[in-house]
Amino acid sequence: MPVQKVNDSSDLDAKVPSHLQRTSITSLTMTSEPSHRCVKATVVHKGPVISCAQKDGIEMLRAEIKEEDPLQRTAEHTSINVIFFGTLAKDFSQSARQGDVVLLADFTIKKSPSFLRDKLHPCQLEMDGKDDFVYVCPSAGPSHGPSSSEAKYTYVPLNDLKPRTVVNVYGVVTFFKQPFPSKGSDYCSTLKITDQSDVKVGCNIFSKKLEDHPILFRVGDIIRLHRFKTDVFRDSMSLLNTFGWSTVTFDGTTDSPVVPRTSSKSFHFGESDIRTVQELRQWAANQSWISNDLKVSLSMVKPGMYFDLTCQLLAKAVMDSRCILLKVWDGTKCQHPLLNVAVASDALEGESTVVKDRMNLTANVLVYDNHLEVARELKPGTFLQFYNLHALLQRAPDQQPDQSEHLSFHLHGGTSYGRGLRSLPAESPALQSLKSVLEKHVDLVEYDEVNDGTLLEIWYTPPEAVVRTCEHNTRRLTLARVKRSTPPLSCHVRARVKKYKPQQLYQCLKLFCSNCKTMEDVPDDSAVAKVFRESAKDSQPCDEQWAATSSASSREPGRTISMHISRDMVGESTHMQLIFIEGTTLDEICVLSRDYKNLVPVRSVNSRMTLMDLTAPFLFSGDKRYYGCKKCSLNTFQNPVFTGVETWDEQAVAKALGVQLMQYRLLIQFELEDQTDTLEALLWENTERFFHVSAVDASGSQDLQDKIQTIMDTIQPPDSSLEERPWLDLCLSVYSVKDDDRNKVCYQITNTEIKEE
DNA sequence: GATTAGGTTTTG
Repeated sequence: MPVQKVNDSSDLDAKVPSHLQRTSITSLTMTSEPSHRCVKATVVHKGPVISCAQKDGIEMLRAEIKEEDPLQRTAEHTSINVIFFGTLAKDFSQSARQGDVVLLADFTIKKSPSFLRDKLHPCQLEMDGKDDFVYVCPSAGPSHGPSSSEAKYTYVPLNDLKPRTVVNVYGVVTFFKQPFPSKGSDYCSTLKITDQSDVKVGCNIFSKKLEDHPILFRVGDIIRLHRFKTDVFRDSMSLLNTFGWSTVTFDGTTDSPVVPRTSSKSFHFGESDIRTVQELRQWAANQSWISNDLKVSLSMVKPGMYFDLTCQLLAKAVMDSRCILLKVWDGTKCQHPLLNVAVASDALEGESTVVKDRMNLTANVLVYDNHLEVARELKPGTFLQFYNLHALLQRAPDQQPDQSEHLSFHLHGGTSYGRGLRSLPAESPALQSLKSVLEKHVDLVEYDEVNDGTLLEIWYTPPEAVVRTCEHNTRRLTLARVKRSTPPLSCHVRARVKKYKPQQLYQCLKLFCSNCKTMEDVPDDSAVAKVFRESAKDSQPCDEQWAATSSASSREPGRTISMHISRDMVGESTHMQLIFIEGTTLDEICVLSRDYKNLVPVRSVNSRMTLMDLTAPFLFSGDKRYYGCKKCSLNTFQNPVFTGVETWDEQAVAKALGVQLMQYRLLIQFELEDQTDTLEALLWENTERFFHVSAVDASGSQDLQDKIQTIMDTIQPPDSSLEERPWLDLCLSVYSVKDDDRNKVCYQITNTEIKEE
């Protein structure tokens, strides 16, 4: 049966066959017997006709219908999804529009697959068009859509209320309490409203569900009440929610957008609502009761005052089971000295307020008793509205009686005078002026973050461990800011060392080839000793024309130790500066190197002198060993030239041998930390200046390696807590490197040195 | 189709 149309809603009722019984949507369950039931409801949403792949491409349409007769309405499940299949889907799409009233019968009741998501109704109705029964009554008026249904609500002016009737009203809120637990089973919201008639009407709303209570932020908000029962109480009219009730609230700021606030998934809201809200706003703006109470800032607070405060939460701390401390600000400076409630830093949640405290910007609010439930859930950064906050003078526990008292703030227990607090959504029009004031303090926030360390340092740590040596005076940034910055960049940070690598500091010594940029660890002695052992095995002393050789047999049979000196050098002052040595162990060359300036270990291959594998040092010079780069060293040893050098050092030796000298470098990776973030920074190009130690000297000196360890122990004392570690003023270089074709941002500590006494 | 509260004179 196709969709049938009627002209009047009452005609619909006449169409109900006698064997069918009207049923309410709310009462539908999976076990309802549908065959003798029908529902009547308004189409609040009509989807497009779609083709359902899972059902062989059959066409289907989803509509949401809502119980129309207010008498049938309860708070829950007044709407339900209806799925039309096949030709009925197309038929319904053409015949019905949003706002139309429909009468449906012979549907199938199925479990709603979307209930968890849309919370509409546990069931859905399905209609496939065979025996189904669909009547549509177009909504009144030329226009369709949401506005068409609003004609069904009439709003009674507050001076026209008659006792014991159920009404819909609009009003401006002149007083309200946040919902509080009643002595019965529900939460109770108590409010007073007024309208252009200037009559004030009290209103109580009871509901077990907090989210069903009106969302009120401040006096002057506008509220729409549907289905409230009137009665007379103490000679004036009062309102109480009754079955099918609902509330929607609006901000009262004139010229701000009219945005309905409700937890309800579906509600009537149209042009006439917008008009009504705007008219009430306009009227209320000129009323004296909506006074400047709303706009009390910290700068205006006088001792003894009760006032409403709009502010931002900076930090919080639980004081005891009946009291929570909230540290807040509104960006204005109080004229009276503000009390600072001292709290252990580990008990405080949120940012430090040290700098704002100093500037008399932080209000310490003690929140008591029933308000803890709300206060506990608040997160620092949240915007807050306090109601009936009490400013009072107090002496801090450690204050002398002759000192001036400081202003503290108490949110007393109970709900008298609407006492309470709640968070405000960041987009709330009531917050716009607060936010613009706070934005003027952006620098302060930054300053605060980095300078809290200054105080901690004065209290907890010895004098500065490092100094910056850079000339530039770039801004000091928090680590979080540094991470957000775009390289290349130089900046200053104040941070502590959380961790560093390598923990075994001798491992920070690296070999670096400036030619191919290879970096490697210094080979350990066992690897070097092995190269020596293998080179000495079964070898006959080499015999080079250019060299003068002397040999001696070692303790081990078959191993000969030979020393070679270039004939070119004989007769020159340099002749004892460079000696080639063959057939020794690592230990032996170490002993010999105490007496000879430059010893080059060599081996013999077919009687020709050859350098050892470059895993081993190519040069021993006193305490130091020098390595060559395996990749970049040229083999020019065949015809070495030893003339024209006055003083042999590692550079000259490397050049004469065709070796690419590897440099010693020190590399440490720090994990820096400040109040905002952590960041991994390398100490690399600046390491020698940082420690006042040269890498090559450190390579041969246990004393210098100990010095580096001692310095590291001062900037990150072993087993220290974070608070015990000194703050370091560091210069950071932010740069990017190509890593597998991707740009990777790196950080290096530059221009910073350890301070030496 | 009950009951709750029905602004309040606060206070650590």
